[in-house]
Amino acid sequence: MKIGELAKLSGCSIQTIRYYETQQLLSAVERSEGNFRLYNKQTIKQLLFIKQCRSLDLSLTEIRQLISLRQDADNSCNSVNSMINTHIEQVEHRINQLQGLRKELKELSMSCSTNKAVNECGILKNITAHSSLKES
Amino acid sequence: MKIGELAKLSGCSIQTIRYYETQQLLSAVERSEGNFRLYNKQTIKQLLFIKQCRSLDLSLTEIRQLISLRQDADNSCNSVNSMINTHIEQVEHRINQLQGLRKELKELSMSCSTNKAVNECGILKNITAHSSLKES
DNA sequence: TTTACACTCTATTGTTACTATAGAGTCAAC
DNA sequence: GTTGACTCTATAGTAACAATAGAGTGTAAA
Repeated sequence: MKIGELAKLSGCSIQTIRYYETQQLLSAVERSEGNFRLYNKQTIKQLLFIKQCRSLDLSLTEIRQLISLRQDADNSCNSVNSMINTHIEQVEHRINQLQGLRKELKELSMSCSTNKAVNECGILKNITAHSSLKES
Repeated sequence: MKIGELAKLSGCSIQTIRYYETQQLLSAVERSEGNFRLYNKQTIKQLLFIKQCRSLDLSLTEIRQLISLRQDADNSCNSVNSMINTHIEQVEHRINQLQGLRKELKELSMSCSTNKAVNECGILKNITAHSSLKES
């Protein structure tokens, strides 16, 4: 199986597959006489694992760690657990940030619903007003 | 006022200020004989405006548009409005994504609370199980 | 046989919003 | 004259790819 077919079967682009190889998420594979990469079905599974991890927003570094952990069956899965839990915290932190952001943006939006000239624009006025020096 | 003082007063790093200049968010300023940038108080306000926009997660491109809109008082603020509303939609979309993500991650985390060997790890098993080909 | 076409290769550039250097120059005080 | 704090430009690095250039491979039809 050449890289094009692997791309179709896995749903990853050709460039992405080659990129994962440079990043050591996929091991370097056999080459044909003409220097084309030759894959077997096992690689599809590896790629789908990576894709699933990416859909969970895990970084390539984290995925590399997971792959390495998984390879040595003697490892305990505590490290897997703590990685996921740390990740959950990060996601929750970001959700909180964005919710605060949405609130501010909605307030801004409310401050200017009619078609004014920009020098009367409530949004711009509000941004400017909030961007003042904190005097301490 | 040289760039170091501006950095302190605005809370932006020196590199960031120079970067904003290259990105046309700040106009090029006077230089001293020795080629040092010389700023006035007005620049502090401009920087704080940019900072406030960044804290609302507006991109530098969007901020550049806002600045340009603001400069011509004849503009109506409809475009300001629609930019902010588009931005709100993006933020809400991202919040929804992350909430789905959190749910999946929590389910994963639940699947492996005890200290198992990795080849028994519920998390890894689950990731692998979900990364199967969709047969259609 | 040649030629067209689809595919693959490596290497490089671009994306965003900066941060962090390297190596050089400026300027005031001692 | 030299130390030290400051500034200058230019370049590289960050994350995870996408897009391209320019070259080579492999096969099938004209």
